[in-house]
Amino acid sequence: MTVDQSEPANGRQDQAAATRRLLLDAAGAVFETRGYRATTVGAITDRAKTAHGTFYLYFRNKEDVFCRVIESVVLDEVAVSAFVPHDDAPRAAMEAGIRNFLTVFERHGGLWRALLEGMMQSPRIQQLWLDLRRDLVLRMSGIFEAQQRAGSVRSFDPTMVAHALAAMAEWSAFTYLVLGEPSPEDDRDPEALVATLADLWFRAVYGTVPDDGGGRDAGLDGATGQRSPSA
Amino acid sequence: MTVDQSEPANGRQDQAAATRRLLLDAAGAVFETRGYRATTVGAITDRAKTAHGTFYLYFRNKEDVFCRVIESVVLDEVAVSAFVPHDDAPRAAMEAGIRNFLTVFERHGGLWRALLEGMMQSPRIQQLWLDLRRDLVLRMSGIFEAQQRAGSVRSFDPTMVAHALAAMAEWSAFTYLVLGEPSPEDDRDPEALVATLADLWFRAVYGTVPDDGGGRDAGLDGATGQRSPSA
Amino acid sequence: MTVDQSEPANGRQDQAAATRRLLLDAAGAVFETRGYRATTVGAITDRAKTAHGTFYLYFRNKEDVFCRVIESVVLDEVAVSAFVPHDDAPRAAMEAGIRNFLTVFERHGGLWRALLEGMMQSPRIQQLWLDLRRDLVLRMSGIFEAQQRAGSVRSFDPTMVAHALAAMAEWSAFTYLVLGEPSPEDDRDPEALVATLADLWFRAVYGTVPDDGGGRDAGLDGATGQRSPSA
Amino acid sequence: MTVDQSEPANGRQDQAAATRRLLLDAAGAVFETRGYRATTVGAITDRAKTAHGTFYLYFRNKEDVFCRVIESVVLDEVAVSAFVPHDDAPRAAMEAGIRNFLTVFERHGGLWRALLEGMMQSPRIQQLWLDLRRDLVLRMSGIFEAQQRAGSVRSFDPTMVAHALAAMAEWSAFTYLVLGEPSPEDDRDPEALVATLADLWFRAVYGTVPDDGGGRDAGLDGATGQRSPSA
DNA sequence: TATGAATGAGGCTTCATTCAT
DNA sequence: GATGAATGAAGCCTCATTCAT
Repeated sequence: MTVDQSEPANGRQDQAAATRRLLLDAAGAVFETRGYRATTVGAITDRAKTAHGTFYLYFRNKEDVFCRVIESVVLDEVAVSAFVPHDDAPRAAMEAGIRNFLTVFERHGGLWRALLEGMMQSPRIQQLWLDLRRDLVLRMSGIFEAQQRAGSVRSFDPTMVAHALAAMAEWSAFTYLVLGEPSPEDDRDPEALVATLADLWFRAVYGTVPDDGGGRDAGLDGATGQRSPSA
Repeated sequence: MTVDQSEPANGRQDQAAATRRLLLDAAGAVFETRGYRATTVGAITDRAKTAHGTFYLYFRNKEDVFCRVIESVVLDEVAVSAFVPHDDAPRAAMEAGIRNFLTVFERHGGLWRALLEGMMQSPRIQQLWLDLRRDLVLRMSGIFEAQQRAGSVRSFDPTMVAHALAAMAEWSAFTYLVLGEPSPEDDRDPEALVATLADLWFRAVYGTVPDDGGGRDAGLDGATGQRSPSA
Repeated sequence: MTVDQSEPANGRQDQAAATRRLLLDAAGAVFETRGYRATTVGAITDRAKTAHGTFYLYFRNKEDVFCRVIESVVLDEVAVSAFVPHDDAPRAAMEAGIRNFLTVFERHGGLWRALLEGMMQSPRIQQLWLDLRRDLVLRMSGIFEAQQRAGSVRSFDPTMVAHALAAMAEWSAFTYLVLGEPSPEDDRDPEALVATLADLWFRAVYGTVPDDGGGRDAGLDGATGQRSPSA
Repeated sequence: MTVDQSEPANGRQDQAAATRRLLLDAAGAVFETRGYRATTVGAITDRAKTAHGTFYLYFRNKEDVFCRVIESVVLDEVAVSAFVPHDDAPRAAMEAGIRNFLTVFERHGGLWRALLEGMMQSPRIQQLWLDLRRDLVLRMSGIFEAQQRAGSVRSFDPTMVAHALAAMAEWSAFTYLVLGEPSPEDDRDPEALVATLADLWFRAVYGTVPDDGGGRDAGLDGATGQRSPSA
């Protein structure tokens, strides 16, 4: 954020960058507690202790700051969490990745909530979110494809499965950590969620299924992709 | 006073019910296309071709109609889809259930979108949604528990797994069918999603996993949550 | 109220009179608790358990019922309190009159409050109040004039004094009994007000004043009004 | 940030104060002619020739401006009238005080009317009025007490008498000057009211009463306090 | 750069009143 | 007589955005 202003930063520019940062942080805090729609430009400038008009020097409007806030958070967090090394213990790697993901989620609960809200109101925010999400899904499906080529996992549609598993992580994290479902507040344990998700992910990718009553097991793998009409 | 009421009443009551329905339908349509926040009472009454004030004869405010719209949709749909018989082919039952769920989702895409948005803005709507969702999760975890008692499935925390699997279905349906991820619009096939979800659900419940690099398979069940002491 | 319908009252008319009475009583109760402006026709019909439209069968609008309510109360109360016999003990008579007045005030505190409010909003209500008040003042000034002719009281402008004494009674009763000034709620005693008012009235009419520093005592009577120059 | 503030400020502050004053004056004028309830924020901004929203920059709502208008009037007037010196001619002092009071009343007739109306609709306005009034009453009763200690006036309950005399002045002024009772418009003379009120006040405080037909004269003084039940 | 006063569109809600049954 | 659904005018308040200093 606010990098690349590589000129021999004179006072003016520093000042500007500082003000911008001030507003960005204030906006983050306000969005976190009030959500998207209930946040007003006035609340942001109040918190930043700048004049109302100053806001429009740095951002086009609320939608704009919001995108910047999200981008900033994502960059910061990704810088920290990166992607876990997945040496030769896939299960442990999965668990670590999920744990990272949930930690970030917990840290910014109100912000994700605001993101969910904002994407329903602004195409640009929706796009931003879709782009972020696609990153995640592509990374996952890339890994699956590589493993399939290496023969280390069963056959399935890597994109759809990545999509579904990502959805499971996102949404169960959101409902569990932000909305507090399904168990009551005090009896909640993020680690239990990590374990459950890791287990399900692992089963999805590496598991085998018994020949079952549906008698469809044979067709299962093929069934996961719409491109195998025989399914 | 207030006697003799018995004959003239009925035309009136019908009329009132019809007006209410008119507004409800109009509201449904407007929410569907505009989302929650962008919907105004004026837009609803315009569409219903009633006076603005008429709205307040039947609903307290926007939040109120919205809840009624959702309830009405859920009732209608549940009446239709009920719950699928799960005779002796669990896999087929799962698939049918998921297909039903997705069909409803597709039919009311904009409404779910509005629901997502509304729950971020109104505690009452959030509660409504949580209640609806809890129903689903409880039904699932109830089935799991029954099967575990019958010994037909492996040991796991039924609540957490139900929570996670429901999240997977909801959110991948939402992103896929409403937001159009991950594949481009025209190359999208709900059946592929049904198949993938059914597969992953089935694996989650009935699947076995190979002894893997993580070496944690033995501890898996216990790891899924402190709330399944038997595990 | 609702008298003089001397026809052999058939069911219809009784019915109508009863409904009217119902609405009138309901209106009285609602005005009493909510004041003038905050009272709505809907609240009145709710309380009377009649249809909203029925109201307009008997009254033109809110202003109209309000006037009827006030008239009805005044008639009832006057019927009860009449005017006290003022035989040969003027001081006792005054006290009794004042006590009656305050009693009525206390009984209908909210209604007087509403009357005050209503007269600021509706010329017709203002007129009603002025008419009621003029009655009182005229009665008082009539008595004063008679006494002056009989030589039993000092000389003063009977109209102005009656006006001022009436104002004192009205307004100190209102502030004391309805608004609760000047003493705190629990330490309030209507009898103390009665005594004070009676004392001041008596002094106003019968009292003599010492020759004072202002040296204006001799001119006092003349000073009280240009209309009684000889007085 | 927010440094350097010191020079550009002043023109702005002046401007703001001017706008506020503009609105305050406009509000005063509108309340004066329309009363409390019939005044709308729109009417005020129309008169002030500002945008509707500008109003809310300076006042919270109608109730708020109204209180400011009243406070402003009271401050202005009090600055002018102060309290009359009451050297050694108590009667003249009383008259001067009353004359001042009535003059203010006349100048702002519509505003007092609005105040009366507003206090029935808003607890805050009622409180404002009670506070203003209590000031007056306390000042009066303070004077009475001092005089009683000095032995220059008879014995009576200073609070109750001050309360009653204030009520007489307020309410007869209101009915006479604002509502135009009891005499017709053209035949009205504030000086007559001043003289009558001064006379009655003087008699109330300094007057003696003859032993009268009620035979209660002996108990009179004690009678003015509610704590002497024998009265 | 920064300020903050001013703007005005836009949404919400209430209620008196009418009128067909 | 009684009903109660429908109407729509009227007021309130918020806030994003502009602009002169």
